[in-house]
Amino acid sequence: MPESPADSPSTTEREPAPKAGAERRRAGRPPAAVLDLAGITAAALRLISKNGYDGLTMAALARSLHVAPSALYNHVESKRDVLLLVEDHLTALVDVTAFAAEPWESAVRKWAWSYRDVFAAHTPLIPVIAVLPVTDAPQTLAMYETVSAGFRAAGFPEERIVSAIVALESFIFGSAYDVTAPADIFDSGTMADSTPSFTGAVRSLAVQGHEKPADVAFSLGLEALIAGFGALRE
Amino acid sequence: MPESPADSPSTTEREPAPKAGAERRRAGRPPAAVLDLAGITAAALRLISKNGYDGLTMAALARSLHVAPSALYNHVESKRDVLLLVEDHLTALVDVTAFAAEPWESAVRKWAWSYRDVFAAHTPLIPVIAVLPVTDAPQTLAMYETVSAGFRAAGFPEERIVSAIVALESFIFGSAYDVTAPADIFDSGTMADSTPSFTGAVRSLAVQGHEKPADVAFSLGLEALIAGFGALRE
DNA sequence: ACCACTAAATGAATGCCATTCATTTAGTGG
DNA sequence: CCACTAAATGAATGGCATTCATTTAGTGGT
Repeated sequence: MPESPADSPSTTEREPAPKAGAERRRAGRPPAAVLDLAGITAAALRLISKNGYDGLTMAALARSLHVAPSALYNHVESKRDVLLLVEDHLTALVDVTAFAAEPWESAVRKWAWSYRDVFAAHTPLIPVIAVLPVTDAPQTLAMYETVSAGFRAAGFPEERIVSAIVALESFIFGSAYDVTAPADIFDSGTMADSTPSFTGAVRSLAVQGHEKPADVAFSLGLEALIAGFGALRE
Repeated sequence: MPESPADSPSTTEREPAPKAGAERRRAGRPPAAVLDLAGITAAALRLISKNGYDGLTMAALARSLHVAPSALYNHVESKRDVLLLVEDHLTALVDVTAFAAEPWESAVRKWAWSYRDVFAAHTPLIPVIAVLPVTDAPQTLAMYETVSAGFRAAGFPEERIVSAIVALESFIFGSAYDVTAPADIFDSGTMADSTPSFTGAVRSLAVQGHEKPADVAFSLGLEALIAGFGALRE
């Protein structure tokens, strides 16, 4: 079908012109679907990285996808679903490769640091993840499979594998919050006189130096957990 | 201006009667203050324990205090302030008494379990606490003082005290979420075939028994941390 | 070739939320 | 006595997630 030679001007308004910015879509199902889960996920991540989690609203998400807010609900059931999409996407970024190639200690160390770093920038997801049935998050389940296989291969008794992973994860989630804490979080202000022990400890910490306090604490706790758990291997 | 001797019945509605429930307060400052911080805190806790954190809205809080929502803002600057009041109140419930009477290991153990138990029922506070400058929370600061004094007395090197406490706290906060997780959180559903290692580990955990999984994981991690940190003492 | 069905968009509500502001009344310090 | 401040009401405000009726387009069956 080559070309209709002479569309009367009055009927040519079908595509007023694919102008630069603002093409208005009229109501009704569009010829090709505008939205899909991957696109929604990507747009949510873009919004989060630009404006933080406060900026992630259904209205803003819709706007960034050039769509009415209600259109999103053809693809997700709720905002929580959007957070789940983001969560599962991020979990796939956690580095589990060391479990295939390195001794257990260093594999756990790499995994834990990577896990913490990924979610330190996404702490609002933590309350969602922490109570999330793994069924709902395939990438998350995949991560657990790799990690638990690593524990098993390292000689971990089977009945302790899940508990050890849960304990590590708890520590990791808690530590992710620390990363975002303000630098002066331990400034005791006018109460300093009545809290000599704590104030002294904070001061001596500050003296030490360049490493970020959150990193020092994370390293300290992680090494204790690795050492303690390593002793369980048979 | 004593009294207009004959109020026409239509104007006599000033005090319809101090009936049982619903006395309407007219606008303007009341003879005695209705609100104070302690009352707001207590009402917030009552609301939370009855309807959960979803039920804690400024409107509901005001209603439970027989006050207009805007009245709250004469005493707090924002809803976050209310959460801070609750947080500080709860922290005072954490048991730190063992630091005065018991060896370091068992004192830390008691403190950690108590801390976790208190906040397991209040996980929505965790994102608030985790980044909260201690200046804003006197009870919280008091807890830190007791704990750090206990560490110091046990021979902990001063520069490590804060890091060790932070690491323990991170683990405690993360573990508080676990307590609230649904029992079937690790059910891998239809993906079970593709995750043999993890599925097996979950099953063998279930076999074991009566203790709550969250408690087993918490105990495992806590003992590893205590053992690891205990070795730092001089 | 039609027709029922379903999918995917719009646009207009709904109800809830935290917060603000003008106003009213009551104590308080000079 | 008077100016000021504290503490309440009540009426907005703007933002939020979500729902629903409506419109349009593709699809599978006969």
